[in-house]
Amino acid sequence: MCSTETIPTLLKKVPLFKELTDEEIEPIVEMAYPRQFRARMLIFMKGDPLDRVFFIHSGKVKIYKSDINGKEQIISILQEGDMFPHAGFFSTGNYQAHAEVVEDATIIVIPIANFEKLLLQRPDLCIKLFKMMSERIVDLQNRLEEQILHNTSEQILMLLLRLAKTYGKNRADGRIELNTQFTNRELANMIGTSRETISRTLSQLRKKEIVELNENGYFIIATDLVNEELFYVL
Amino acid sequence: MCSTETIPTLLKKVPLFKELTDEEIEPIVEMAYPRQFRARMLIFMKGDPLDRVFFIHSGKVKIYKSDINGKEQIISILQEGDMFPHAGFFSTGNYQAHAEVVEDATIIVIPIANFEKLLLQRPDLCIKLFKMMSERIVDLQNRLEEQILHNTSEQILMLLLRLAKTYGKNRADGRIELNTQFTNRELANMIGTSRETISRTLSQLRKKEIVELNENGYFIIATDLVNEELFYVL
DNA sequence: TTAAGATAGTGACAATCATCACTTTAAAAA
DNA sequence: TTTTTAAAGTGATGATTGTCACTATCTTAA
Repeated sequence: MCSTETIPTLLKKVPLFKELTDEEIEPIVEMAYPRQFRARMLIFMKGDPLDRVFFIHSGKVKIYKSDINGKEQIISILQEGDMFPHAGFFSTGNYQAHAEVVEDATIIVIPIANFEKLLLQRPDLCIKLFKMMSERIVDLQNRLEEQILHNTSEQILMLLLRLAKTYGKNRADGRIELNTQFTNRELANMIGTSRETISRTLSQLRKKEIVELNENGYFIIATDLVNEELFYVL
Repeated sequence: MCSTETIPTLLKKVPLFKELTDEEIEPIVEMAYPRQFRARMLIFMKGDPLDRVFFIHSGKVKIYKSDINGKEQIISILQEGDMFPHAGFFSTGNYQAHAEVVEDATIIVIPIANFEKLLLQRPDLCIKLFKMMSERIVDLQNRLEEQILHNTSEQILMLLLRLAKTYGKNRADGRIELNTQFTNRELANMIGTSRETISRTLSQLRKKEIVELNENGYFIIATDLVNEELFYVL
C-alpha cells in the first residue's frame, strides 16, 4: 500500500489535477485515498451505487457491459491518468457498466460527495471537467455514427484509427504504430462483431497494405491511404 | 419577430433556467436573443465554428449526420425546452452534426462566450449542466450498447421504448402511448436499418401484440410484455 | 521440454437483413 | 374533387456476416 505522502505525486499524474500547485492540491489530497488492485479484480459492477470517482495512477481498467448470454461490449480500456466514470455527478445514481482491472493498478479514489463539493469551489476544475465530458460525448457520438453509417470493415478500420489516437504513436514515415495489443476477441467486443470477422478483415487490410503487423505484433496503419471521408481503399 | 420583453418568458420554458427568479434571469436576458426559423431551415452545419448555444422555445429541430452517399443518421429530434449542442463548452471547436428545423421554431440564441462566462459565475447552472451532460453520456452509451449487443428487432423495440421516455405518455392501463409520429424512414435512420425492416418488424410486433397502432396512428406499447433484460417476447 | 490453454486463421453453411421491384395506401397539392 | 407525391407493405433475391468446426500457432505453467 502507498503511504499518504505519495498522494500528491499520484494525483499530479491525472490531467484533471496536473497543473495545480501544491497548495491547491492539498484539499484534494485530504479527500483522496489510493488503492491497489490486482488484475481481474472488479472495481465496481453495473448497478452499484455511484459513490466514488476513480483516477488511474498506473495499470489498466476495462469498462464493459454484458448481456444475459455473456456477450460482452467493451466500452473502453482506461490507463494511467484516466478518470472514471465520466457521468453521474450531482445526482444520486448507479454505475452504468462494470469496471474490471486488466493489469495490476494503483487507483486513487475520491468519494463523490467530496468531489462534488470540490467542484463547487473550483471553477477551474469545472471547466476541465466540462471539457472532458464534452470529449466523451463527441467520442460516443462518433462511435454511434460508425455503427450506424458504416459497414463492418469500415468499422474495424475506424476502430483502429480511434484506438491509435489513444494508444498509438506517429512514426517518422507518417504511418501510425498501434502499440497496445488487443486480442481479436477484444476488438470484436468493442464494435459488436465476431472475432472471426476481425481476423478475416484484418488479413484483407494487410493484403491491401493498409495495415501491417510489425515484428512485435503491433499494428502499423498507413493513414495516408485512409481518407476518413471516403474510405476509397475498401 | 419577438420583442425583447418576451425573452424572460421564453427562457423560463428551458429546464436549465426554469427555476430562476426574475432577478437571476436578468443577466441571461441581456445576452440572449430570440430567432424565428421556418421548417427546413438549417441552423448550423457540421463543421461550422461552435459559437452559439440554442434553446428551443417552440418547434422541432433535427440533429443529424450524413455520409457521402446521402445516408442519414438522426442523432436526435429536439423540442420545446431542449438545449443544443450538449458538448463543446470551454474549447474552441466545431459543431459535430447538422441542425435542421423540422417544424417552425422559435429559438433563443446565446453566444457561447457569454454562456461560458455565465457558467463561471453560477455554480447552480454548472450543476444543472453537469447533470444534463451526464444524462447525454448515459443515453449515448445505452444506444451504443443497443447497437452492439442486440439484433435489429430488439433495437427497434428499444428505440420505441427510448422514444417513449421523451415523447410518450403513460396510460391508465399501464401501457405507453407514443404520441409523436415518426416515419418508418426516420426510425430506420435513427438505428441504421432500412425502412423495409422497420415496416416488417413493426408488423411482427403488432402480431405479437407488443405494439399496437391506435386510431390516430400513435404507437401503444405494452411495456408489461417487455422485460428490458430478457426480451423473451421476441 | 512438454503439456495445457488461449488465440488466431480459415472453410462451409445458415441466418439476417439490405436492396430491388412493385403494389397499396395515405397525404398533400392542384 | 382529382391528381400528384410521399409513405408503407411485401415478396424475391443476394450480400454480408455470424456460427460451427477444425487446424495451426503462440503462450504459459508444470
